[in-house]
Amino acid sequence: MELPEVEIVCRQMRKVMVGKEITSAWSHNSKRFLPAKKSVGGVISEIDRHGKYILVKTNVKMLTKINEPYELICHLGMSGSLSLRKVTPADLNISPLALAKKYIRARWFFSDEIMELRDVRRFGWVFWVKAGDYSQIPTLRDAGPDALKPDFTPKALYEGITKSRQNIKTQLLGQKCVAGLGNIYVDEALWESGISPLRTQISQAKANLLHNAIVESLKTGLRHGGTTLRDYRTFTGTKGTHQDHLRCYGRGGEPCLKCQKPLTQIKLGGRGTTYCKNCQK
DNA sequence: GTGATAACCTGCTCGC
DNA sequence: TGCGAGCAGGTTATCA
Repeated sequence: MELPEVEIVCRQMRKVMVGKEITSAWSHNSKRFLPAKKSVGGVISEIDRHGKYILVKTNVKMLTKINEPYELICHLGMSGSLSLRKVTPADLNISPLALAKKYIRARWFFSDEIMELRDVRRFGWVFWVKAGDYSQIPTLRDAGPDALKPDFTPKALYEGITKSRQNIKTQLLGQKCVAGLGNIYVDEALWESGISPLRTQISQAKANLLHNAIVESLKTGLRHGGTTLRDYRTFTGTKGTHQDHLRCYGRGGEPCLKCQKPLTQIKLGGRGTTYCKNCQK
């Protein structure tokens, strides 16, 4: 899941989750999901996001202090989704084995509702931390500016890129230059801006183009409700349609929409990468 | 410290 | 039809 998909989930959660209290919780027996159990007692005050991380801000009533702020942090990995529905009697007696068969990795109960994290590939993460303390989440702690927030500027992008000698695609995926991009939107933004994913450095002028392409690619993905290649579902269970509007990602061998020459498919940093050798220099 | 690669996990698609 | 290989919206650990 990349920024547009996570942003859509956050927007939908914001409408219905604020004010709810977590009365009990269950998790898959994996260190990736176990922190879900610690969140019992949290009253949700706000839903925020940084990059691909969903930040569920809560207040927890303590014996000695009132309203200690904690955050329930969810990362959906490559195949995760969150959903909310009414609790049924069957929900209270279901076995861990039955949950595993449905790929449910964590569950949070509210007064009469249940939120479930479904994650087929188990690449997602759940954290429970004191508000703002991201020391145990290096990718979030070290993340650059969120791609759709005001502090992500062409200058910040250029300065981030000049700090490393890695190829630009790997840098953009690393979340340090800018937070929220994944394989799809990196390929799309590099194609839009005419920059080869193999490059290690770019000029400020190219950084300006790339900045604009990143923001526009993400906003277009948002308008289409996100990209559903296989597993992605919104918080309300619908699919995105952006997969029908991709201009570069996943089109290896097909003609480039700018020059008509076939798009090249390579492996870069272990990830499938599509680009145009003719247009992207 | 930096960069490249493997590993984690499961399901789907494709070729034989 | 059945089987194995390869691949997939990501991140982290390990090694050179």
